[in-house]
Amino acid sequence: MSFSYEYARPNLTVDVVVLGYHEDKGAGALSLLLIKRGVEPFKDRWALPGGFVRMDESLEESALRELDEEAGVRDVFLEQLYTFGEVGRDPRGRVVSVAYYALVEPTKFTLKASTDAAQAKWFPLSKFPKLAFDHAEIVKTALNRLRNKVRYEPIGFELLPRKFTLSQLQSLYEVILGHELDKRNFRRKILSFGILKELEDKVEGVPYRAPSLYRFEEAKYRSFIKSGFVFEI
Amino acid sequence: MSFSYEYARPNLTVDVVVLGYHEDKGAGALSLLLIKRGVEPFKDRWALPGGFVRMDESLEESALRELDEEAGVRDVFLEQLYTFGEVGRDPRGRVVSVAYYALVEPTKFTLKASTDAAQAKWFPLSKFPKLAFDHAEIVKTALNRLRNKVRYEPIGFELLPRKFTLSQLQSLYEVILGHELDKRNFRRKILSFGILKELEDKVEGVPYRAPSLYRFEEAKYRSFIKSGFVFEI
DNA sequence: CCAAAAGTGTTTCACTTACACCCATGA
DNA sequence: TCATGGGTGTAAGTGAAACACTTTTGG
Repeated sequence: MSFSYEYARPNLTVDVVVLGYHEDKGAGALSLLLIKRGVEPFKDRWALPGGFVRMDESLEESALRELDEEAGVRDVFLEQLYTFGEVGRDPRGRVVSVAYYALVEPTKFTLKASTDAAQAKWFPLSKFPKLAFDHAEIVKTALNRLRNKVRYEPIGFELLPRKFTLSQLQSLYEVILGHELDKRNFRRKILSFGILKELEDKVEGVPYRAPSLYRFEEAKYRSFIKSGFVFEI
Repeated sequence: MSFSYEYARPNLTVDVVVLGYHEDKGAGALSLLLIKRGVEPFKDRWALPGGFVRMDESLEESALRELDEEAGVRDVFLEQLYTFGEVGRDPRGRVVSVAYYALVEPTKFTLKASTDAAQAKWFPLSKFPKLAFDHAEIVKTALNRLRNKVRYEPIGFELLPRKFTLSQLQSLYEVILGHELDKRNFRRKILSFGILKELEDKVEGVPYRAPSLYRFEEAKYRSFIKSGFVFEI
């Protein structure tokens, strides 16, 4: 490596805001995956999964690796969020962090059992502990991004099981957007896009009319996009 | 500074996509501010203004400093864009770059005279030279951001003089969005927001009906936003 | 037969779109 | 008086929002 000047270099980390959707008997709430820190600074405080970027991996690879190592989470929707670089954000010295956010269907994983180094756990977004560093701000940024993006890109499906009912989908949107939606209007609109396939099987064992199950047809969505189609809730 | 492990650290730079709007006898076109590199690698190639992040400055401060030092550009709209961190993007070794984009009214500045180190120049976005590093990709990302953002935030005004005519504003939007707009509908809509103030003075010396000048009232915009108002073209 | 959520249409209202002519000015 | 862009209103169409009852199922 040859640089004309050798500058002192900030340290570079990635941090990932992992969001999930947990259904508590019909209600449903967003949740946040946190790691309990095993080392100083902020030892025993909860923090976002993340760590130092290695020389031989891209930023995204770094985020995926940390997710896997620290929480056992793999194969998820991941998108770069923002890079946090205020001078005093890490007590150890200058650390710049590239933040990502991930959307996860929580039942797809069993969180990594706690080791001496780390312990992973879901917290409801409405009530999670005080976080290390400036991680609370990063979470806030991720939520804003999610709330904006969910309206014009079909990323909500990342939070649901592959088969879902329209009511589940509507509840999810209501939780993310923070307000109620009209059932008939919601159904009409979401179905009008033609990107949901109604499946043969229905939900069984419920003490009311069995709802249909649907699947998001990503391939169809992509081809629609190419012909100028715009998804918008 | 004390880290449990001293990792090898990627180098960290900022790069800024500076966009301007030049009016060529009514037509109008977006332009891009580039710096001619004075050193290897890519010596004598055009590149985005930017440079290494120092230990005692935030990312945004770093971007502002580079803009001032390399081009003499100050007091402009600046927003973080994306962080580029592919392993092979810089031939010197591992360099991660936090990209920003700036919107500038070009007549506000006289570009820094060329020194032995650097030379700054505007290029039309429709035709600019081959760029160093992955800077062409960064420019593409910035343009996408601008095209999206201009529709729901009043950032277009950053590219115009403080006093402008509605026709100028419309042309600007047409250039950014890439398609023509209906004059009557555009005027009705933009005026309906109530964030433009019609000024007393008119354009003089034109061989046709003198157009009114307007000013963007940012304070009013901000207060509207607080009461739930949504800007959308 | 009761409780619970699924599923289904229509009307109203607001907003977007399309469209063409007269006006003011300087040369 | 001519050339040039400035400035203005209306009608038709489209999409969003509001709204309530019947259906199905398991217990």
